[in-house]
Amino acid sequence: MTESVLTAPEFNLKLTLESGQVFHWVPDGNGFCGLIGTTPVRVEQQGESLLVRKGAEELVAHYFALDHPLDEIYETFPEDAAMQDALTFCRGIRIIRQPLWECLATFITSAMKQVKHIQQMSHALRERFGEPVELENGQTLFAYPTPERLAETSEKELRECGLGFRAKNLLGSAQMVAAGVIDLEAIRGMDDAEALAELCRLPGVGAKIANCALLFGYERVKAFPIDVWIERVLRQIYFQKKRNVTVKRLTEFSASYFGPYGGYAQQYLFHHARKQPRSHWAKPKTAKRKKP
DNA sequence: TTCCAGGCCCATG
DNA sequence: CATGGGCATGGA
Repeated sequence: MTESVLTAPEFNLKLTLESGQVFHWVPDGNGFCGLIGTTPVRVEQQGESLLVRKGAEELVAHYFALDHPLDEIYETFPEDAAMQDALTFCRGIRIIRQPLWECLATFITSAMKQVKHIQQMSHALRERFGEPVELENGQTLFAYPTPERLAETSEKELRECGLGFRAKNLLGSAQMVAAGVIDLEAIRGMDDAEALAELCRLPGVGAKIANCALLFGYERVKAFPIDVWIERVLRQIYFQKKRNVTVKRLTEFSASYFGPYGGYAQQYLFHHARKQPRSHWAKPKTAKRKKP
C-alpha cells in the first residue's frame, strides 16, 4: 500500500491519457486507474511527480515513455504557426508504449468511430472476454482479451460489444495472430516499410491503423497515421485549397516535413485539432449527399 | 432528424 | 492509379 514517487518532468498524464492513443484508463479521484498489460495500476500526477504503487515504478516509467527526450523532440518540430499552436496546446503529451496486440486490436475497432465509442468497445470487450484483475483498493479491472481468446469467439458475440462491421475484422485478425500466421513480435525486427506491409495483411488493417500500431505499439516515433482529422489539418493548413492533392501526396509530404519525430507532431496536431470548436473548421466542400 | 466519427475494401473508369 | 459506395453504431 506504500506509494512511491517518480520524477516525471515535461509530462502531462491527463492529456496523454485523453489524447486518443489509449482507451481504457478511467479517472479515479485526482488520478487514473488502468492496466499496463495485465498489471493493474493507479497513477496520480502532482506537479512533476507521479505517484504509483511501490514496485510499479519501472513498469510505469516504461509505459509512459518517461525516457523520451521531449525537449529535443520539440526542437525538431517545424516552426510554422499551426505546429507551434499545437505544441502549446499539447505540451507534455507522450507517445506511450502499449502492448502490441491490445494496441493493434483496439485500433482495428476504431475505424469510423469517435474516441468515446472506442473506449466503450474496449471496455465491453475487456469485461466480456478479458481476465479480471484486482486493484489494491478492491476494484476489478479487466485485461484486454488475448488473440487466442478472441479467436474462439464469434462475429455475433463481438457485434454484441457494439463493434458493428468491425467484428469480422477483429475476429479474423485475432485468428491470424493466434494461429501464428502473423507474428507481432517478429515485426519489431522489420524496417518501417516491411512492418507496415506485414500489418496490412490483417483484415481491417490499412495504412492508417497499421501506422497507429507502429506509433503507439512499436515505438516508431516517425510513423504518421493520417485519419480524417489529420487529413483536414494537412489540407487546410499545408495545402491551402489546392485541388488534386491525393492521400499519397499527403503521406509523402508528412514523411519529410515533420521530421524524425513525425509521430509526435502528428499526435499533437491531431489532439489540438480535435479539441477545436467545430465552427473552427470550414464546411466540407464536397457535401456528401446521401442516397435517393 | 441528420451528420459524423483516429477506415477498409472492392468495384469501376 | 484514382474515385465512389457500402459498411454498423451511437453521440452531438
